[in-house]
Amino acid sequence: MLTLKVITENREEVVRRLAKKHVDACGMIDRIIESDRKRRESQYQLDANLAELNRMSKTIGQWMKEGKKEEAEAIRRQVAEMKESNKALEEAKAAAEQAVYSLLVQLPNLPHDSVPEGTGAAGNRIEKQGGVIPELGAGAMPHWDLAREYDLIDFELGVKITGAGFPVYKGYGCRLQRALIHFFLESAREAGYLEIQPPYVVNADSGFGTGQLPDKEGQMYYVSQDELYLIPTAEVPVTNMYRDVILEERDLPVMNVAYSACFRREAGSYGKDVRGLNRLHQFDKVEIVRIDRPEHSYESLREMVDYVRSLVEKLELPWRILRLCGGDMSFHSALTFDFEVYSAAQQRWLEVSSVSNFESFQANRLKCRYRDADKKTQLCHTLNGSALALPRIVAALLENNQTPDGIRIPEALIPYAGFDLIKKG
RNA sequence: GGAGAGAUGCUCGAGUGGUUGAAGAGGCACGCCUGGAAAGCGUGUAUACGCCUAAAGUGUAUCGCGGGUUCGAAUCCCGCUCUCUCCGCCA
Repeated sequence: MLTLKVITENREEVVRRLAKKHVDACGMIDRIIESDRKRRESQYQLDANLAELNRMSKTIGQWMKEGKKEEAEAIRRQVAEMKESNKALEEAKAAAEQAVYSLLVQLPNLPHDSVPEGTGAAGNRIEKQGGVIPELGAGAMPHWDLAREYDLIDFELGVKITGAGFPVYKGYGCRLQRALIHFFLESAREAGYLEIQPPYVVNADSGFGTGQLPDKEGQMYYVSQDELYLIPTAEVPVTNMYRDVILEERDLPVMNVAYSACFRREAGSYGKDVRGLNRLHQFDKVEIVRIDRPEHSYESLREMVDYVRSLVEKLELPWRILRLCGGDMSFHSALTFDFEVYSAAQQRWLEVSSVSNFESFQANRLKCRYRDADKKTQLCHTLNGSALALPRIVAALLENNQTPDGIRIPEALIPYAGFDLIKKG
């Protein structure tokens, strides 16, 4: 969420920038400022009253010691009355605080100035592209047919034991998965990221910390008996490691990488988007997370984008990077680059990574701060990106590398896979 | 799952219902001392939110979390969470 300071001190700029996300924040901001004014007012009075009460209580203690019983008794009654009147102030303060908070969490993050105008996916700007789109022969198959042909993935079996969107991987399919995970983790380690193995279920506090709650509650699987949520991405547990933490400037940027299974309900998805590996309820992903100083966070974002690009290049996939427009960005992000790879048999671009700078939006909720050179605490910037999500990478690898002899494994992956061709049988 | 013990600051640890945001020790930072270091000495060392243009200063809250008793709670009472020990179960 945005900070009160930003909103109250730069009202016009906030309104202008949120317009790019197609949000008219005028009314809401005025209500926030008004509620905050009420909050300050009641706090000011309440604090003054409490200070008076504290003084009187000390006096009572003093007099009791000195044996001035009657005098003490007199103020004691006075204090009891004052306490009554404080109740109203306390309630007013709490109500105003609650009002500010509930409005604040409804405002999306401010988009960076470089975010293009646009209302949807069509407004995204292609930033860079590379790789070669392969010419597949007439008999080219989409990955769901290849998966069956080579017995790599059994979608129907997944339906039987769980439901749609929970595929069962087999044989070469499993080995390819393991190879990719290993490749992604090792590459990140070499790039300086510290590997983390986080829990796959989190509590509500963590859900709030990264912003899945309350806005995206319906997208997470919920374990009601223990009030826990299955993680939709490793971003949630990893970023929450830094909740309520004050970091030292010399520790920044924090660079973490984590593999995890990811669970998403994907309520409302349908049609060709969900065919095969295109959209799943459970999938594997390696995520990179950074916590950084505000002055350096865009440098970090650039490094993360360059890093992800190196992965798709090593996998020899045709890729492109999109700078998301205001209408297509997430609620929390200030600037997002999406990576897409071309899946040659489906003849469509598939999103395989999303790299974002959240600036202090997430950190403000997380209370993730650092001590700067002047020993002052201030909010960190948080960033994350997929590096990478497996299913669509697998889809593209299978489709783009199909040959009459089998499915070719890209050079960089062979040491991790232990084979260079997926063969039948 | 059952029984018991506990949770205090960066760490350890004291704490009688009444200037306790909190003794003491350690750590860390700065200063003095030194050729340099160690030792020694001195000073400082939480967070949030108010007030003040800012700094300085100052008010309030915070001793796991939430409530209660009281003029006054780290201290008493209730609920919850977590940790440890023993028993049970178990990859």
